[in-house]
Parts: sequence; structure tokens; C-alpha cells
Amino acid sequence: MNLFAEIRSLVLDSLHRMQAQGDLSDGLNFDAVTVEPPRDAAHGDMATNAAMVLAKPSQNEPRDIAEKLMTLLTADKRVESVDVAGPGFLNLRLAPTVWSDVLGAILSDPKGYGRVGTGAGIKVNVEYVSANPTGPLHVGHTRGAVFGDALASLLDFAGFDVTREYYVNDGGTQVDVLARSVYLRYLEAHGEDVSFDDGTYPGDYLIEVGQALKAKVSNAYVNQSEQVWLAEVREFSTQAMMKLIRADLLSLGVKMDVFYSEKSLYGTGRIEAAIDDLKAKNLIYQGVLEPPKGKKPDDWEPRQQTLFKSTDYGDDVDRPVQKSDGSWTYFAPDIAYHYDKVTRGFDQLIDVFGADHGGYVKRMKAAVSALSDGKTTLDVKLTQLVRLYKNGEPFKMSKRAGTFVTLRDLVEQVGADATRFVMLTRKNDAQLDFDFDKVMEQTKENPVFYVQYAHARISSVMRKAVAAGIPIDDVSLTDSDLTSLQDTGELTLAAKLAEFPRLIEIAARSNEPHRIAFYLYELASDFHALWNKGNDTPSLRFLQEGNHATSQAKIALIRAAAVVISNGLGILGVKPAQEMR
RNA sequence: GGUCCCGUAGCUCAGCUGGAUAGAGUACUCGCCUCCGAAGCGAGGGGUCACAGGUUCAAAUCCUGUCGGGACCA
Repeated sequence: MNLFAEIRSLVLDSLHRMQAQGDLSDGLNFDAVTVEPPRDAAHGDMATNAAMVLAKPSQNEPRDIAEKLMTLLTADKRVESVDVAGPGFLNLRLAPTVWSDVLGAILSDPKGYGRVGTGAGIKVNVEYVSANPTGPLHVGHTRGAVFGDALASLLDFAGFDVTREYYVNDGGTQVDVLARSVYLRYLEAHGEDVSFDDGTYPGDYLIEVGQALKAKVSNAYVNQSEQVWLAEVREFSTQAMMKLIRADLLSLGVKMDVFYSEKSLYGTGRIEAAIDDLKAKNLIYQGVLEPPKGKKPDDWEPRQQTLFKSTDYGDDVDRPVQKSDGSWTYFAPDIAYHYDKVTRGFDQLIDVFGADHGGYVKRMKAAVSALSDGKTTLDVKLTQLVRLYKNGEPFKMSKRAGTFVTLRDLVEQVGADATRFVMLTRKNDAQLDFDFDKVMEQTKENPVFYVQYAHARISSVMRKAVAAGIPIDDVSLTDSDLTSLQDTGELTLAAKLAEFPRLIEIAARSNEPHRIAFYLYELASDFHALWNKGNDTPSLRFLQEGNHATSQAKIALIRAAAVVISNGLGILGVKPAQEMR
């Protein structure tokens, strides 16, 4: 049940009836008509702007439309009263039975409440993390992982057919560096002294990989040239790194559907096929780029290259796909990879990148647009930096000093749930302060705790209800007299629960899972307020001694709140708490 | 030089495909435990929504420009 969608339908039906009666001109576009919660609860339960947005196109006065629309809306049994306010808003107050219906809908299908159909039949691919397979995931990757995963869950919840995908950059020079680094550890395992001064990776995590290599091939690669071992060691090392990365992701609760190998694009004709597609569209040509203005690199020289005419699709300059020596640029496999996604039949692509990749957005969008003839959309979500703090002091990271904070460090120190929730308390494109101590703090300043605490309190009441012999299964609760819930605190909470499906629509439309986190905080706040109201007003406590019927109605309300918290947390990948310790 | 993101209360940030008197946390002042978990709740003060134009019945929100911060630029 999506209350806002239902009331909007009611408004639209009423407008159509006005047209049928000749009270409103035909051929109007109702897309701009909204039904939303009013800013001030004193204005009622819902507000619509219908009269205002239709005044001009129908050449009527807003108040005239409002008066007629009001009459029709008032006739519906769900509407208790309507009044015209301000410049032409219609404020609706809903009948008490509406709130009972909302609670009934939640309890009759707890897992399904909030699922909406906006994504029905739409295939979407969410690509995220896609870190180079050269080491463990660090803090920046963690944010991308959490954001991408929550976004994928959100879209799934909104009815999309979602594929979670990781692009493995196993084809570039960085995996050669990895292989050489592992080779050094391999020599070390054979007792040789080694140094990593030549730009190879010094991290300890490669020690065991070198030992494993020794265990596998014994001394076969010792004193051998790269030609002998490079390809094999590269393969061995990237597999070891991907195993490590998968384990890191799993510790955060992230499971990919597809790991797509960059290497699989080389020597298989796939890059050529993608470039040929662009060629067939006359978007590939030989040319020489102008030097970048204002920042001329010292070693710049005019070069003949193979270019993609991305400026036809909104990019600033055309981009090289093949160098003068015939080798592909890094952009070419990216094109081929996205071409593959397009041909796999996705309607929408989403790439989650770190903010330092902002410069690639236009060219990738241009490529997808060209390859799909504009049929597939690409939305690129950039995640901004994470700044680490400890006790309010900036926590400096340095690879050299070995104070390099990994995803694993975060999960081990503060837990997957807290890590995930906090990472979602900022918009993806805003910088995020992550304080190790605040994340663990058990006060309302910490949103993770605050939301969990609300759920734990509800669980506590439910346990006490069971002890008191009150039936609290969902069927019994649904059958209780829900119209006995009349206090403003109770109705405020119910109204907040009714907003959940609408919130899912909005969050999914804008690809912004952080909205869920903020909503849950507000919901928890409404719940805590009601709880405390019971301290002053005993009749508002959830457990009414000797009165099972009233208790059940109140428990139905908070059980419904627990359901929504649980569903919301589920999208964020966080487990609700039954109790706090 | 160019592109993208950001600029909202002292501080950290929300703000709905444009909507009514711009919100929350924090900090400060005051109040609330005989009572379902006070790890909480309530009340109060605090704003030129960076600035200037424009579009609109209506702009923090959309458009243009300026200033300031960040990221990126074969």
C-alpha cells in the first residue's frame, strides 16, 4: 500500500471527472500535480498543488479549481476534510481508518511493505568497487562498496532487475607491477634479500603470496628472466588478490553477481568489435589533439592517434582510443566493457567511481550513448573522500609508515553495520568524516545507535508483551481495534510509516540511498518521542495492564514501525538490533 | 585555461521531478525517571540559503554570471 500514490490517484480521478463535467478544460498535462506531506502538520496530512499548476494552462483562477476539486475530494471516504490555503494549496485531512489501513497493510505483508513498482521490467547494472587487483581494499573503496551495494539493494527494492558487477582491471601495467612484487616475495621466500625501491609494492600482504608461489612452483622461477615467469605470476597474483578482495567485500556483506575481467577483452576481438561499432557510426577518425589549454605538459608533442568523436555526445574534446604505435589506450577496454554491458540488454547502467575519476564521466557517457544509439542510459555516481578521525583528531594515513587503513581495519574495529550506516549518512558527492570513536558512541549523536536503539526498545516491549500473555502475532495485531490510536504522537508515527513507499520511489529515482538513512533517523525520532510521551501520560504506554485489546493496537503500531526500520536497514545492509549492550 | 562537485544556524549536515513561517544533530539555557530501556524526551534563542541578475503564480531548489573551497585534465 502506497498511501501517497493512492491519494494522488484520487486527485487525478477527480480532475478527470471535472473535465468530464466541463469544469476543467481537456488536454491538460497532470504530470506536475503532486501530493506530498505538508511541511507543517497543522496543515493536515497531505497537500496537493493541483489547483496552482493547472490554473494557467486551463486559464482558470487557482481558487476556482480548488473549490471544485475540494468538493469532489471531500466526497471520498478516505478524506475527512479539505481546505484551501495560501496561494491555492489544497490541504487534506484523512479519515482515521486510513491509518488503520496503513498499519494493516504493513502487518499483512511485512517483508513487502515499501516495495514499489517503479522499476518493473527495467534491467539495471550497477558497477561498483572495481578496485585494481593489487592489494586489499582501503577506506575509499569501502565507501564505494557500501554506496554501490546500498544503491543496488534500493533499486532491487524498487522493483528493478539489478545486477551487481565488479570490473577487474587485470589487463594493465599495474598487474605487471604486482607480478614483479610477488616475484620479489617469492625470491625472499627462497632466502634472498630483496628491496622494493623500484616502485614495486612493499606491502606485507604479498609475503604469503610469494610463499604460496614457492609452494606451487618450487625454485623453477629463481634466476629466470621475466619472459619465463611474468605471465604465470601475473595470473597467480591477480587470483590471489581477487580472493583477498572477495573476502574483504564479504566481511562487509557485499556480494557481487559478476566479476568482469578486463583481460578477457584483449586478444578476443572484443575491443575491436566495440571500436568497429563506433567506426560504423562514423565516430572514429585519425587526428591530432590540441594541447590542453593553460596547462601545457613539458613533454607535449603533436601525435597522430585514433580518436573517438565524443564531442558529438557532449564531451569537451575527442578522446584517443588507439595510440600511434597501434596499442590501445586505457579508454578502449572501457568502451569495450560498456559495449558488452549494452549488448547484454541492460536498460540502465550505473557506474560508481571515486571522485578522482570525475574526468572520465563525460567520455563514458558519450561512449554509452553512441554504442546504444541513446537507448541505454549511464548514470555515474562519484563518491567523495572519506576523512578519518580518531577522538576528534584527524587520523593520518600513510602507505609508507604502514598506517594504511583498510576495509578490514574498519570492519574489525567498528563492525560492518556501523561502517555501512555511517558511510550512508552523507550524500555520495559530499566529503565524509568518519570518526572511529563517534561511530561506536552510544548516544543519539550517532545515528546508527539511535535507529538501532528504537528497534531494540520495540523488541523489548514485544518481549514483555509475550511475558504478559498478549498475543502479538501479526494476524492478532491486525485484527485489533486500530482506530483506538488517536493521540497526535501515535498518528505522527503512523503518518511517517505511510511515507516509506514514497521515500523509496524518490530515493530510487535519484539513485540516492542516503535518503533512507535520514528517513530512518526521523522515524526513530518520532518513535522515541512517543515512547517518552508515555512517561508523562500512562495511557500512551504501549502495554496497558489488564487491557489486552488496547495494548495490541499500540503494539501493532510499534511493530509496524519495527517492520519499516527493519526493511529500511535491510536496504542499507544493516541488521536491526534486538537489544543494546 | 577548461570540466565536474560543493557553498544553508557558531560547528557537522538534510532539504522531496520548484511550493506555505527553510529543518535536524551539536553547542548553550531550562525542564522531565515510583512509570514499557533517561543510551531517551520536551522547551528556548540562533539564518542576507556565498553574491548579482533572470525564468515562474511560487526559487535554497531551474538558467546565466561573479566570488570562494575541492577534485580532475592525451
